[in-house]
Amino acid sequence: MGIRPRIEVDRSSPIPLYFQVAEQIAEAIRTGELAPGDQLDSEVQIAESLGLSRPTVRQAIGHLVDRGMIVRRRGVGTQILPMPVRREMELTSLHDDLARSGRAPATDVLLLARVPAEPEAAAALGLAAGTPVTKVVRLRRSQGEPLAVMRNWLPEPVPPLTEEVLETRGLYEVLRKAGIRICVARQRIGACTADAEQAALLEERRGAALLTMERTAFDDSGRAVEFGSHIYRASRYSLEVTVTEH
Amino acid sequence: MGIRPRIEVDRSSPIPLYFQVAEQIAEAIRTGELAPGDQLDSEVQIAESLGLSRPTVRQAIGHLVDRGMIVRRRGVGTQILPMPVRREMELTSLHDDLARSGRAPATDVLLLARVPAEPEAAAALGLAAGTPVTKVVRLRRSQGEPLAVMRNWLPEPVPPLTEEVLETRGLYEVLRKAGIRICVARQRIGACTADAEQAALLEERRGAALLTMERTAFDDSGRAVEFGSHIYRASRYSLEVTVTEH
DNA sequence: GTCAACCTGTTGTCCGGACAAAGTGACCGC
DNA sequence: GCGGTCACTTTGTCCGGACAACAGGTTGAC
Repeated sequence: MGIRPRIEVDRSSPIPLYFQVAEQIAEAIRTGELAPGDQLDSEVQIAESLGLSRPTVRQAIGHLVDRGMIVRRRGVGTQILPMPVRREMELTSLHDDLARSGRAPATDVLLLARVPAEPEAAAALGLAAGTPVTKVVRLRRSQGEPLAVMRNWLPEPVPPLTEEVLETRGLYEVLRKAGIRICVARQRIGACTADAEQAALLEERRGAALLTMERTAFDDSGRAVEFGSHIYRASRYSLEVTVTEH
Repeated sequence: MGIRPRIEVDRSSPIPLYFQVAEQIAEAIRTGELAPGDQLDSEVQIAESLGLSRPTVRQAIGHLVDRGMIVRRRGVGTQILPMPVRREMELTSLHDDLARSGRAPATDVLLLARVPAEPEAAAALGLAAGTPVTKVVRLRRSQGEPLAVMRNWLPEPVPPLTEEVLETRGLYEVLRKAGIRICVARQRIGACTADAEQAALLEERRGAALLTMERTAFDDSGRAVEFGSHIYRASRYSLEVTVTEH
């Protein structure tokens, strides 16, 4: 009854089997080999055809359900959902998002210095106000146009962090390469209107709508390792979120 | 080494065991019995103490990891993360969010009618423009103050949906009771400034910052069952999102 | 004293099996 | 034809076990 995308698993690969399966199903959805509304083979059938156990296949499908790509119904089967038109918000920097969609990100580093933490940033990082932190202020452009002003605070000094690196790389990429593994982030999204300074930086009129996002990121030891306070031109940018239940 | 919150499981309950465990750990975090930074017992120890298998306990903890409440580290253990100050965005209506935090939600129903679908709504629902749909426009107040203007489109008629019901209940609650089970929603979040009409409704100045959210919701058969286009007063409302990796 | 090898504890992955719950459709009696 | 019952399929939950990968501490050699 169902459709079975061609999948191959490599048992000698260090990549977990469930992840290989999940990625290949996701790829089949992206390429259109699996269209919205299509019904997948049952978990048991997929497991048999791949020589895997049902829990492994189930774990793979579970990942895609969490990402909102497919839905399961007991007694019925597993079905492909309509693809979102645009990328979802993930734990990647704006830089990566833009680069992936081929929109030529560029960065002006306006500040990179060790400064006493402002009260707001200190509170988010769980530090006392005035504690020395690394502060970064960047203007992000896409295809030449200003897109966002991004302010970040880092509790620890990060040696590889230089103006030159930030001109071409996203902050999260640099942090990952420095061994800082961010695994959870809490974001608050709001809106405001541009004041004179913001308007000048973003080449908007005063009073233009801006999207604001504050983000506190944690590593796997539970420590806050980054706080960001960003403003985006609402006329050029919006955020995508997928929410799932159960 | 670790801390073990007091948990009891009821094997005769229809509620899945892993869910009982997850909820009780989450409750212990909320009440402060488990503080940020605390280390949980190992999965094996918890499983033994509850008379459950390790996969079941692991499934419970996995849910909390997905919700960004705790982090796991291989070879080390499982640790409680700092609590978010405010509720996260979930698949609940604004009404439920407000009611839960005790902020007296009220609703003015501005429109409830069967109308031809506007092109934007029709596209989101996967219908042809002009297809008859149920349209709802509501003004949501909190503690007397206007908070948001919410416009919703539903492809199917929902008999229990009346003005009286909407005055006291959230839309999602009504849909759930009508047997419509929403399990995935895609949201796009942006910002704009208030025009004269919006300003009058929301009791803001013209040009005030507004947060916009468009949401397409799907049921477990993969059909779009609701489209919403909402605007919030940015001065009174912001959205919370937790993002996790892996 | 220093450093490497080892040991232990923990989570990550994977297996095979079992039963329950829910949806679907066929069958049968009426 | 109609309605209810039953069987079947499929996902949901749970078990017990096994080994691998990783982090951290301990021990031992040099």
